[in-house]
Amino acid sequence: MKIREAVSALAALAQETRLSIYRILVQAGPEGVSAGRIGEELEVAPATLSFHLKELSHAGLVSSRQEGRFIYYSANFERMAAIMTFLTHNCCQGMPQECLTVNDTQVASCCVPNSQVKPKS
Amino acid sequence: MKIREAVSALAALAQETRLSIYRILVQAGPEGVSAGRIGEELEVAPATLSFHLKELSHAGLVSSRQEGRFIYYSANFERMAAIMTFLTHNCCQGMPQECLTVNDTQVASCCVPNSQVKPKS
DNA sequence: CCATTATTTTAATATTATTGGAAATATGAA
DNA sequence: TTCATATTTCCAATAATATTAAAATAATGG
Repeated sequence: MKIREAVSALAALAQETRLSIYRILVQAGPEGVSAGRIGEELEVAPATLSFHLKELSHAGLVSSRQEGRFIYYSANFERMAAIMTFLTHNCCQGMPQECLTVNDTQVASCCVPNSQVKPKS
Repeated sequence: MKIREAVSALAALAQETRLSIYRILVQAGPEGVSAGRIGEELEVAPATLSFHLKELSHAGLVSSRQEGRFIYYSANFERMAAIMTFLTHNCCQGMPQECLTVNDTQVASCCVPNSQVKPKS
């Protein structure tokens, strides 16, 4: 992932309405939610919603598919993972124990590739 | 984490110079890097750098400590983890297998609490 | 105290983002 | 075809953000 793409994705999420849309889609999973339903849930004007959905789409964070008169939007999970990987790239010069000293639960995912995260005993 | 905090943190990262600063700090680890050194590395004017460091600070993403005439900035790893947790909150209605079907490596951290991520066999 | 270095604050300007009304497009139903 | 519904595009007003020069603050050494 290039830095421009990361900036664009982060900018897309850095707005309250869009972040709310995105979280609805993350929670909904791959099936997605129709634009209208999102609008109802968040009480935003259609034009505003459309603007924000386009921003999220353009940033690669969501995909859409048409079904009858409805357009269903869904979160792009691969991209979310790519952003997280980008943010934590080469964290602590590759010495995860350095950040693990700060917080030994959540921060594991910051430095350790998932496949190396040990289950808590 | 409240949505306002998340928006503020994401907005702080959604700018090329600030994202570059942040990544330098993530890679440097807890010891941090002095403002001047960051400025050299990225070739940004002191006032610009200071403005961006303040934004990152204000968003809780970095901390600073004075050492002689230098101010060392470092990434706040706990906050990074909190943002990731916030973004993936209740992903796929708590049924991670739904997103795992999309990508079974990176996406694990999207849905599964770290303590439940299984090492790749 | 004075000079030097490191960083921040201020102030002005330029650029970019957000909003919602109204009109346009697209799909499906009668 | 005509109507109703779903969503997007266009537009204009307003708001927020980024940049830098110049001045201000802060710490150290001579």
